[in-house]
Amino acid sequence: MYSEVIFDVETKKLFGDIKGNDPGDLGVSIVSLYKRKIDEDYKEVKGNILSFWEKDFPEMWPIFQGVDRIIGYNSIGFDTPALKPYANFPFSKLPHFDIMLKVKEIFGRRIPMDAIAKETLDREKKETGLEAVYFWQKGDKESLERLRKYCEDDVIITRDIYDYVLKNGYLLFKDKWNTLQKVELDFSYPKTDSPEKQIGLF
DNA sequence: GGTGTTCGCTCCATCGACAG
DNA sequence: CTGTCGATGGAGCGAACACC
Repeated sequence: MYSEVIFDVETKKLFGDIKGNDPGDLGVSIVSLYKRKIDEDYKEVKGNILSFWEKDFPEMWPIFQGVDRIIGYNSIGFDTPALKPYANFPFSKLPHFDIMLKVKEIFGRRIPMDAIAKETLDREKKETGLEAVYFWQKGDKESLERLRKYCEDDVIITRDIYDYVLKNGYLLFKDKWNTLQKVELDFSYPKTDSPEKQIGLF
């Protein structure tokens, strides 16, 4: 049995609004996460989605602690440093699992999540991350509701991409020349109880 | 052997792309 | 709009060949 959290962060500002490069200076408006348990065959036993506004972050941290994997898209490069100023413990030291980095390791380039969602899940994003910031800045009830929905949708898409790799062992996307690419990936957990641990293939 | 032209390789700089 | 990196293209230098 493994416990996992799939998460996504939306920020209050854009890089153009701040000086420097630290995502921690953008501020976080909302965090959505999908907490679940899966069995040894990676079948989901149970799972539920939760969203946390800034004031609720103190209740959120315990959910991240003690899980086997914290899954995100570009989460090591963006979401985790964005949340860092809010955490009073070493959040970045938890077992983060960044799907974008795994794709980059094999394919050699950074691929937008939308490109993968489109070809792999046949699913399209209707809003962009920029709109998430505008929703926050607008601040009325309806905009905030759309912000939460957007963030949760992003988490679900991330989860579905992750599950697709677990099940099928590859991802599809179109590169910038519009050529369909297939990248083979292995997201399975290391078999700690296996007598012959795989060291590497030559 | 000396000189001139062309081809190729390497390195550096600029560009683009990801996240919001 | 930014930092980080991979990709891409241009420039410069060196080697090789050919012709006088």
